[in-house]
Amino acid sequence: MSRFWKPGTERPQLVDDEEGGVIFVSSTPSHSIEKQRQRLPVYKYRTHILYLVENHAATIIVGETGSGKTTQIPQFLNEAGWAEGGRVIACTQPRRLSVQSVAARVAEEMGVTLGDEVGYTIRFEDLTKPGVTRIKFLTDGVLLREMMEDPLLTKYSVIMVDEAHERSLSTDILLGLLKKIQCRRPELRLIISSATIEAKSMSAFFRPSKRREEKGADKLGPTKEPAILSVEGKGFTVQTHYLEEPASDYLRTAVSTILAIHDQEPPGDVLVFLTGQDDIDAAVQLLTEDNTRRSSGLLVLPLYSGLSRADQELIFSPTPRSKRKVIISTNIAETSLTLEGVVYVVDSGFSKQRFYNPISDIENLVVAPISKASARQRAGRAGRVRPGKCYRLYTEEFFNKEMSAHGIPEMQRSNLASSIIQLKALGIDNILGFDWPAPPAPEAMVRALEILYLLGVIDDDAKLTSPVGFQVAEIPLDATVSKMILSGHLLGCSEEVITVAAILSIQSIWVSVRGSQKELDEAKLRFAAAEGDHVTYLNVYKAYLQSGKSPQWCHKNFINYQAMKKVVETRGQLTRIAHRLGIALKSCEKDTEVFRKAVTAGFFTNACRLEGGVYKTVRNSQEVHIHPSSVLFRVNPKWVVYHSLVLTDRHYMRNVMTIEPSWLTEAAPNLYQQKSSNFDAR
DNA sequence: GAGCACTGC
Repeated sequence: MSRFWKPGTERPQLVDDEEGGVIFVSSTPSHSIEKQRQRLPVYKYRTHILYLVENHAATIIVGETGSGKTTQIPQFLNEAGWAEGGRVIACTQPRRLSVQSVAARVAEEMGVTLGDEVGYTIRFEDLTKPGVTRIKFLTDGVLLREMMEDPLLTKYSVIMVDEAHERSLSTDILLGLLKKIQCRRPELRLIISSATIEAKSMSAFFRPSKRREEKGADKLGPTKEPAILSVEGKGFTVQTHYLEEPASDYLRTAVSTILAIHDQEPPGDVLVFLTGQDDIDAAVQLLTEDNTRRSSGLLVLPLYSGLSRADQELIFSPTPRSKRKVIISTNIAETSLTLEGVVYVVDSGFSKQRFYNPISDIENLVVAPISKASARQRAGRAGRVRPGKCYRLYTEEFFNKEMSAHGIPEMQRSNLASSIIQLKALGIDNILGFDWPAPPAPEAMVRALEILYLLGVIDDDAKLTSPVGFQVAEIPLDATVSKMILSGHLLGCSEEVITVAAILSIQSIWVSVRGSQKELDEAKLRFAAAEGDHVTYLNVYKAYLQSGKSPQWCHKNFINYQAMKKVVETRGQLTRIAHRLGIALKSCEKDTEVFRKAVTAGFFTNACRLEGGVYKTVRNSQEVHIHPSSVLFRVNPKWVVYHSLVLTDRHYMRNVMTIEPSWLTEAAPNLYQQKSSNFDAR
């Protein structure tokens, strides 16, 4: 393995003595970078980490922000020889942006060109050189995809799963699979980087069962017992303040807290966590309308994903002298964005969270208390530049009693269809017996299997069907959308379904402008089709191409240019995947009926009928409404299918299309022809 | 009459 010591022979101290000569074997970086590296808290654990990785199959590293674990540990491993002999050190991240920035940073520290010894892979972008790349950063989703080609991930010697405490869908699947791989590849080392609160459960997960431990008590390999190592962070202390009494109106409390900070505290920016766009806009308005002396000198900026790129970038502009920046944000600032200069955090204690109800098969978004882990994460945002303060708009009792230690893993609040397909494509058919880091509810598994069966993705034995099931597994989209693409191919409109699949995979192609709602609606009418939103999207895409993909044209028509660029990119990827599956692009031209039949073949479970002025889902008579953003809003055709349902105060169908009821029986005869009989064949 | 956040060869 390593060139420096073997388990049981040399002690870590000896390695310590040797390491001076091996740092940066591949380059001669500047002195200052090396000095900076040495100042990171993780640096003094270098020997210890290398020793643990050498001797343990899995090492859990608890590292707080600023410990340097993400950038340094892969370098330590590289210096210690884990990338010798063409092997690669992998480090996964939940987000593309972190993959790119961390890879760039590490390449800089090593003094190499990004894409050579240090590379990265994210969707649409592979900056690695086989045989040259030693350290590879990638999203956990990409690593999962790589497993479809190489189930044992043989080219990697060490896989570091970073930010595992976030418990994203793909992180959890990855952890389950990595544990399985280690049974076949005892030489593979895992490093799981996690926040304190999750370390114990991670360790328990990677601890082998008693039976297996006795059987596999091989003296040669590393011990199966996971190691845990804590590395302190570099953040400054944050003083926490709680309310003495619960707030009756948290929005007004937030506003008065901001004004009090501005009034009484030394300079420093303020970051405020609220739940959503509505509350944020309201708070911004309250502050900007407050024309008293108290609010003068405040620069109030909203931050949420629905904002245009330009508006989001305002956040990063330097604060003018004599001004205090107040950023009022959703959860986006909790993990995805780092804001420098923040000294004060105001935390509402709530966020919007997605939950999935497997009984109704509906995902909804509800305002719920955040976890203690999230509250700490939010508070930590105040201590990045100097000691800060966090004002929690709830009582200490609420923190102790109402907030759970950590959030519910995404796996336990999601529709499982995509995860199940991924596992089945890797040959794991016993879904109920899979070693999940957080087992989903049996109802959710059963519901997902039922939907996959109806789509024809799995058969009576719950195995992937051929070719449909295997093809669906190849396409990085929801099974419903993938099925739509395959049906589109059979019906002669692959071009159209791929375009619409790309558009549906992004949040919205329209610019979000609250003030000029009327103009947006008028712009929409220029493309609106009587058949509904899907056909409208085809019109928009065609017109966008005719404009020569012009940003000015987008601006004039209230279309989000950045979104359209993503659509073109996604469409390109889907076209390449389709090509590999033997699907050539073919257009149905003006025949929207075959296109709508193809959509129906993927979305028949989302069929609705107008009954006495309201829509009811065909499957379970759930009352639903057409979302006001749909071109079919107030048009109310008799039969529709929808792409997704959002639950706020009502169930709203987003992206709605008219259908003929006979198409449903064509698409899913076993579901719709004998509705009265028992279709739940699973 | 209305939109938490991520992600995918």
